[in-house]
Amino acid sequence: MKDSDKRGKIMQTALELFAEQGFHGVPMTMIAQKASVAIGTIYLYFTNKESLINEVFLEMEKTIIATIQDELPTNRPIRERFLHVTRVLIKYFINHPLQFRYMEQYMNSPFGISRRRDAVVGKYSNYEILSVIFEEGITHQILKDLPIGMLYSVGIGSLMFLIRDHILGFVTLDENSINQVTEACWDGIKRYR
Amino acid sequence: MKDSDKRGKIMQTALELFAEQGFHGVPMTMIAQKASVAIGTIYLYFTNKESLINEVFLEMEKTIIATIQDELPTNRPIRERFLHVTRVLIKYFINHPLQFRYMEQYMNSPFGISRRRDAVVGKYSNYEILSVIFEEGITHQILKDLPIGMLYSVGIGSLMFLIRDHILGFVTLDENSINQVTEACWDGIKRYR
Amino acid sequence: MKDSDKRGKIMQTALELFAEQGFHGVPMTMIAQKASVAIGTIYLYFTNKESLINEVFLEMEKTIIATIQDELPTNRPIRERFLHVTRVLIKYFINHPLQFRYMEQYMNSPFGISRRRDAVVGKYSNYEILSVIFEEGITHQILKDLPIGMLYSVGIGSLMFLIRDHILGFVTLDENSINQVTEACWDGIKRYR
Amino acid sequence: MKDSDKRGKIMQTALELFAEQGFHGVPMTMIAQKASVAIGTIYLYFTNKESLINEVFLEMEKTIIATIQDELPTNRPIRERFLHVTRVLIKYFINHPLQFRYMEQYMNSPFGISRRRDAVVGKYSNYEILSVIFEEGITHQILKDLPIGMLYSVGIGSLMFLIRDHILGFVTLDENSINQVTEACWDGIKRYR
DNA sequence: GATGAATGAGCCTTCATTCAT
DNA sequence: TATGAATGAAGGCTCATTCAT
Repeated sequence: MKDSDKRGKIMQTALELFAEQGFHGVPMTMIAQKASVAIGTIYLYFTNKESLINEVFLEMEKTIIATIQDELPTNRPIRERFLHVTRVLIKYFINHPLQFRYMEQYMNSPFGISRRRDAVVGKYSNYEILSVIFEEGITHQILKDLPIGMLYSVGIGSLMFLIRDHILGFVTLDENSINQVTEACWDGIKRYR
Repeated sequence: MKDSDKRGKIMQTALELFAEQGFHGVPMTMIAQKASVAIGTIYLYFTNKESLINEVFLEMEKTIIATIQDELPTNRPIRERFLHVTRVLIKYFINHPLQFRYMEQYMNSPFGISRRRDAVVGKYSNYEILSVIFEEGITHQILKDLPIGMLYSVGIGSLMFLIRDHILGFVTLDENSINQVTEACWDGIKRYR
Repeated sequence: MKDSDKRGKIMQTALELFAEQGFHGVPMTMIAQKASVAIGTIYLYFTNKESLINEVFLEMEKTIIATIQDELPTNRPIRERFLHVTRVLIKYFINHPLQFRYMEQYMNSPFGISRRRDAVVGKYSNYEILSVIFEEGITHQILKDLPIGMLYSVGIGSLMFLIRDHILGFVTLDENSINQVTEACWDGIKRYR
Repeated sequence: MKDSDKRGKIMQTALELFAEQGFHGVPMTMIAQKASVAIGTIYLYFTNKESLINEVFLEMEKTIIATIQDELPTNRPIRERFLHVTRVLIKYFINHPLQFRYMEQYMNSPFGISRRRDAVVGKYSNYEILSVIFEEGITHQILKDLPIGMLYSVGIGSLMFLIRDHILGFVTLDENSINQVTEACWDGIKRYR
């Protein structure tokens, strides 16, 4: 009597197609077809294309945040926590390249930008997890005394860049290089002794 | 040699509109209109929309590379050269936010990705300039012994991220913070003593 | 005999929605929703949308005819009977504006036109009631010797027009003006002495 | 070098199809096809379907008003003027039944209703021509002292009704019956001696 | 070179109707 | 009887591109 999970099937298919071919490159009918569903069925679960795009993102984000927070060594030193978060993030995206492509696209679209604005102001996303670490780090004079946004860029921006290169095949990340590069990021944000 | 400047007008207009509204958000007719040119005229200078997008990018890239190389303190220490390049880059994009938006979009599109592939293999772009610095830095044991691609991410990826945030208004970069953040990037890539 | 009243609820809801938003402006699902009934249930009682539209009309018509015939002063002079019928009609529609809007729409649609054809030939509707009055009036040389259809237009067409204006708020009809205007119609159809 | 008059062809075709099959019964593609024009061409001249509908109406209205005003015996008695206007109107619509069907539909649609509202308040349409006659008639105590809107209904509403019946084949109007019925309308609005 | 009217494939979305439960 | 998830044909509209002038 299961939901027959048509909704889930649609979201999964949308994720894949959008990630591979871009939001504009995928007609709704293509999603329907690949999900083995009538076009009308999609509109049964989602108001319109935009809403489908948003819902796929939201679900994805939820999963990622959960992944990061899982096993987060909450009361270990700043450094360890930072390395944990960044390494988990890298591994997650390496294992879910479609999700990474999707997020990048989403963040670069009007949807994503307004979403982002909320994230900065409000309490969403993995942004917040790092904010806590960064603030604590600044307070304890472990990290450089820079605005959070800048630490965020140095600590995370480079990794996003790197993950993209990995997925596109420009570099290859393994356990070892992940460790090295996250350490490098740490070097970037940590205060000079 | 004048091309009567219609070509240039079209490219400039395309750059602005695409940067602001995305490749898919701008019909060719809109470009024609804003450039005060007939739609047919665009197709006189550019094979199709894709080619227009590419040519705008190519020209932009040329300008940026020229800007970076200009005054590049070629025979100064690695550190100085790195800081010079990154600072020039940041300032350039802060002063040309439309170009930055354009590039980001381009890099995230099918066009950009194949383009990127060329950059890594071949000898294009600002990538090359940094490659030289990085290779030299590794050889002289000044930089971490990581694949170029990784140094590139740590050194440049974070800045790209940061510039976006600046343009979107999430952080504000001034002379001082630019210096701080480029130093932080340097800390990320430099070898431990 | 109760039909559990779902059928009635559907018809009532359909009348309201169609009158307000037009046949094309109301999806079947909207009717189902507002009638608190499953969409499938509608198709249990009505073959399809068209049939629903027709049945609503038929029931409405029945009520109107009954209203007119009720208290019809059958053996009073032609004039009195005419004034009675027209006044009852006006008042009825003023009190049931949705029914009026529905009828107008219906009459203007393919359904209504074929329906109308029957009315002329056959023995339906309020058309018949007036026909009797008109024929008698002609025979007794009280009314102008015009085809029934023309008397009908002069006697009733104007009122329909007027009721619409009243409902749309372009004129306002009260007891007094109703009397005046029905008298005017009488003047239009009555023979010169 | 003529306009090639694609625009005119589209309007003419739209008029015919809409009149025969209703606004909702005619897809834009059908108009394009019958007008031997690409679908895109319609959107070159008209913003959307609604605007096409409105423009067809506006042009039609202009023609009708011109027809009525043409040869209007401006300084003849009220009665003559009224008879002139009504007769011209009847004849016009009998000769242009599609235009009549179109107007009826239009007037019964949301477009028409708001349009109508303007007509009552403002200075549009044939409504105004009759208003002048009516007002003068009231002032000179030739017509019944009723609100203009009511005289309008009695004088014109009945005719509209009648024309419809004629077009649908329920009655047949010829020179003679047109005269009779317009006289009957005059009887309806004129004051008792 | 320059123009812009014309084209039509293709996209998003709606909604009457069905049918398994 | 009653339900409502599922269907997919069909409609309005966009926009890259062409070509006669």
